[in-house]
Amino acid sequence: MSEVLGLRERKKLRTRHALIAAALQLFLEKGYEETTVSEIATAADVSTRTFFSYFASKEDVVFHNSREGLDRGLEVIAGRRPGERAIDLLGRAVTASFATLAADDEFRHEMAPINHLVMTVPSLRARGLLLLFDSQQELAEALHRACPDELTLVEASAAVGAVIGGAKLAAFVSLNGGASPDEILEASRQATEFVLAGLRAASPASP
Amino acid sequence: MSEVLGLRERKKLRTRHALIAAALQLFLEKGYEETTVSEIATAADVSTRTFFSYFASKEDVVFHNSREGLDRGLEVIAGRRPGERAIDLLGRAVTASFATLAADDEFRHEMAPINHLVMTVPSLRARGLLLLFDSQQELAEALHRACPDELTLVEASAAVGAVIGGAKLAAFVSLNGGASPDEILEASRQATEFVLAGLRAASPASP
DNA sequence: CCAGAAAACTACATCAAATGCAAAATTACA
DNA sequence: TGTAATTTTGCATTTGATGTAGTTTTCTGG
Repeated sequence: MSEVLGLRERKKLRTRHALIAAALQLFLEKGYEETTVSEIATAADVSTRTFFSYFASKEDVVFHNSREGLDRGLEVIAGRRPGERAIDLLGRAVTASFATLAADDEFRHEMAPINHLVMTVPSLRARGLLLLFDSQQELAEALHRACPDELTLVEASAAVGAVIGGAKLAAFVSLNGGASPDEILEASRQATEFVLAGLRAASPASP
Repeated sequence: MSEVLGLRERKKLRTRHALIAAALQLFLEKGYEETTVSEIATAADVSTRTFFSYFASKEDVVFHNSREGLDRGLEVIAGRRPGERAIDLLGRAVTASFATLAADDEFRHEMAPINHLVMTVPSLRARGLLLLFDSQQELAEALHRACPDELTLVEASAAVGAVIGGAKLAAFVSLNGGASPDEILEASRQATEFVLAGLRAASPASP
């Protein structure tokens, strides 16, 4: 399972983590816009130019772990159980994604301040929404591929968009209301369930 | 209804339109990233600095009419019919928003190329998603205000997020599949109906 | 352990978006 | 017409981001 990494790879990982740690600390300490890439690089002991060979943009550091949840969801969808309905499969995928994120201790610990950062800085909010949007497309395609007879691509997109859209907005509003990380996760979970129940009821059932 | 505008106001409007026209033409002609703000300003016969007193960013020119649909939706929600259920009210608001945009001839005419531009340029996609997201919050708040006994703010957010999220992704996938403007509007409409039907079924009904 | 290949890092140079500021031009109005 | 208010403009500056060429570091095979 675990590859033996050469010195080169280990150093790259270390630099990457140093950049992430330095960036997050500075962002939380003195604000996102007030922190320059040059400062981040200096704090991580590399040149400014090197920063951009690790991250395509200053925004990307904040979303360094954005693929983890998505990949887990794709996995679940790829492993559709025989006869499982598309809506149920989607439900499992979304739940598994949440669980993956919630299980990451580091993420769980930093979730609140990072969320606050993302939600209060427009450019970060925009970047987050873009990543989420592109993720949804991947999920919709995967769902359609897994259940080609049950859902067209457009239908799968509507379903994915509805579920994630609902969860997203519920989470955000909940966050804005000063909820704790647990309460936010719970709000998303409830919204997901709510929308899923609706979709289940609306789609042409065949038990 | 129509104010008599002074010379100053008229000139400002003219400059604004000149900037929009010049920008869109250049964007479509030679690509968004390949067009500089300086070129836009020159084409509209103003200084580069002036561009930024009309639009906060290069991206904003593309979304110059983004508030029209939203405002119509907010209007509808504010005019809730006595006894009307929140879900139905939301449905009317979304439908009215679509109709408002579809009624604008200029928008209808330029919709296809502009949509293509937005969807293919990441920074524009991100900006569009941000505007849509913030709009959803306004809609959710309005919906909650209009039906405070029926929906909590979080529930209203989940509903708005689900409906618009579904419509958005369906429209995008449809667009990617090479659909015509009419087909795209139809796909959004269907997705909206689909999700609304689901929400209607899932929410604690009380006819 | 060494030499050459491959990869990563660095120090520039450059470009475009965006902002602040003060002077000049334009419009409004008494 | 003259003065106040507003807009426009040019200029400097900051910052994110990219290209490039050269140096340093790591890897690999002998």
